[in-house]
Amino acid sequence: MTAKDTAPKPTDAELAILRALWENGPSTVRQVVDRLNQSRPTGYTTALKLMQIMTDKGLLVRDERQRSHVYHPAFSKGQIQRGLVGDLIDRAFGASAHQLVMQALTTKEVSREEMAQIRRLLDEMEKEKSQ
Amino acid sequence: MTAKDTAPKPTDAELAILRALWENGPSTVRQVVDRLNQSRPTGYTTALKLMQIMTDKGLLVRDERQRSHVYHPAFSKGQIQRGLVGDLIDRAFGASAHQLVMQALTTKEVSREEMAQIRRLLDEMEKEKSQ
DNA sequence: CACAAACTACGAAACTTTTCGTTGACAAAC
DNA sequence: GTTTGTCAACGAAAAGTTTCGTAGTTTGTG
Repeated sequence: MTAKDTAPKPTDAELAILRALWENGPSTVRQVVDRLNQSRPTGYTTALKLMQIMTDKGLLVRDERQRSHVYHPAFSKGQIQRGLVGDLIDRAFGASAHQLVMQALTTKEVSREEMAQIRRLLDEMEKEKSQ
Repeated sequence: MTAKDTAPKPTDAELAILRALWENGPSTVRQVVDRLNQSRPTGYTTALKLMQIMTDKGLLVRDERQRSHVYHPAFSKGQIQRGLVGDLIDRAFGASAHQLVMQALTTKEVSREEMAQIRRLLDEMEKEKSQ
């Protein structure tokens, strides 16, 4: 029993690294740093240390077979997103998902197509509920 | 020009205090501590210090006319929620509100009535869009 | 075999967040 | 007026996060 099944909540800097890995697939520290430097300047050892800590925490998995270790996320984007959203719902929305949704829809621009997609999801959920 | 118009992002402990104030209205430190202790044990001076810091940051407003100072939030629940949701969307959902909504709907239970409410909001937004 | 380049590991510094002990001021009760 | 309890202020400790300098190892090149 070494594997954890629930993801720890990543910090801001950790989330930036996870994003790089989700977008680019399994990567070396060098590749992640190059990716991060497209938005924010990040030192090599800074990213390395962070990725080592994240591996200890169970957020990343490290393949050491190559001299340049290759890292990949231990959890899918969806798993982490669910954790973060669930956490925010509990902390700021009185555990009510619906209130967060209302707030999100009025906070950022949503396209017509995206609205339609949300409607389709609601349709499916209602169908599920009536079974 | 002393008032800030955009809310700083509250930390976890700060958000717990804001919740107590939103629920109970303007309160003294003692009242907030009693509220917090219904869920997590919190020392008096811990809460006091935090509320002083939050006042410095502009998150709270303090009325010192009474011996026991009375605090109230400088921003509405909706303002803070919007800030937090917007921040999460940017950091974890590639700036796409729609993806956060999809994730939230599949993360927590949402009642039929709440779904209907979301639909009504979508209706209004579409109407707005077509003007 | 030396030399340079790229890498991991490690420790510590800088910074932020959270907690708590102590002090002094005020107020009510005796 | 002295004691008792409650309060704000302050500083510092504890814990967590982020950054970076340094050292040692491995790999590739002349």
